Amino acid sequence: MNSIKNILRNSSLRPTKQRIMIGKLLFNDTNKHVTAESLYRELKASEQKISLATVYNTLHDFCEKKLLKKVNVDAEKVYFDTNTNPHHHFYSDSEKLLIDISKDKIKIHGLPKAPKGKKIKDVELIAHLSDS
Amino acid sequence: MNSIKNILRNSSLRPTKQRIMIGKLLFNDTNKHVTAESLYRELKASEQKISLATVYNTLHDFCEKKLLKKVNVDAEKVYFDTNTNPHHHFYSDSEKLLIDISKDKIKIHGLPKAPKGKKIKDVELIAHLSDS
DNA sequence: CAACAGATTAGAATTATTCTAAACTGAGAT
DNA sequence: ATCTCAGTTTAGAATAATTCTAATCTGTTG
Ligand SMILES: [Mn+2]
Ligand SMILES: [Mn+2]
Ligand SMILES: [Zn+2]
Ligand SMILES: [Zn+2]
Repeated sequence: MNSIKNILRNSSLRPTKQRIMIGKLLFNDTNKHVTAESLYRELKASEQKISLATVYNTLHDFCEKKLLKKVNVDAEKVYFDTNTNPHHHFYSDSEKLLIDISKDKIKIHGLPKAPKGKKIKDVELIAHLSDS
Repeated sequence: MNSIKNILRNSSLRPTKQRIMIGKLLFNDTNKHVTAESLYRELKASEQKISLATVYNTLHDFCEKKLLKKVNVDAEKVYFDTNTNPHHHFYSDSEKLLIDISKDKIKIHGLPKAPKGKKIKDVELIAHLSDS
């Protein structure tokens, strides 16, 4: 109920009406992959008064505070992932649908070391799905 | 010299001036990762007369004919990869730079089977780089 | 409550990309 | 070589996701 407020406070984000609305949709549910538009539609469907710009602002704020992770899998739009632990994805290009793959299911061997002056920040694996 | 023409003919693409210009830039060189804009700039830098729409058209045509592969790694823009063999990438988000990782360097174990009705078309791994 | 930094907002702007519809051109047929 | 036409190119308009602007509002702190 007010755990959302705590999440926000712990991240030095003011618990405003809009951030709480979004927080409820994102963090009460199990893991979700949303886009700015899908979240905006979900908010409007529940009679919430919010602007699209705020949805974008909030998603970006949440990302900066590591409450969300950006997923770039499709050029059309950016996905935001409530699962911030390292993990991988199936992606259905036709349905535009992301499905988590638990990190510890998968073992990756032989990754070369990063070019000098660089380090590997994150390894993401995307298994693209097609019908049949 | 006319191997580009052959590549185009073999793909049932008319060897027009514009496609040959682009083919030379893409297929004579070693593996390249370009965006529509970067390729357009490269063409204009060499005094070539071509429109941006044609660059987009040609990149898409080349993709359909499997002469190029699309890489979605950054929400900003789409990359086109002259390396059409399955392989993986380093990506430097700060420099917007893709680096190939040979497929056979890397072994991936434990990939779950695709959801029913779906199959895995392609597995791509992206190792995001940061400074230091 | 007063004050103000931080947040929200509508709408304009930006950017990559796609679309449109008219002009052009490569290649096969005559 | 010329004719013909489907395929291609093109400029510019349109689209769509996202960002920006600058005015208004609100949560928090004193
Ligand atoms: Mn886009
Ligand atoms: Mn975009
Ligand atoms: Zn996920
Ligand atoms: Zn590559």
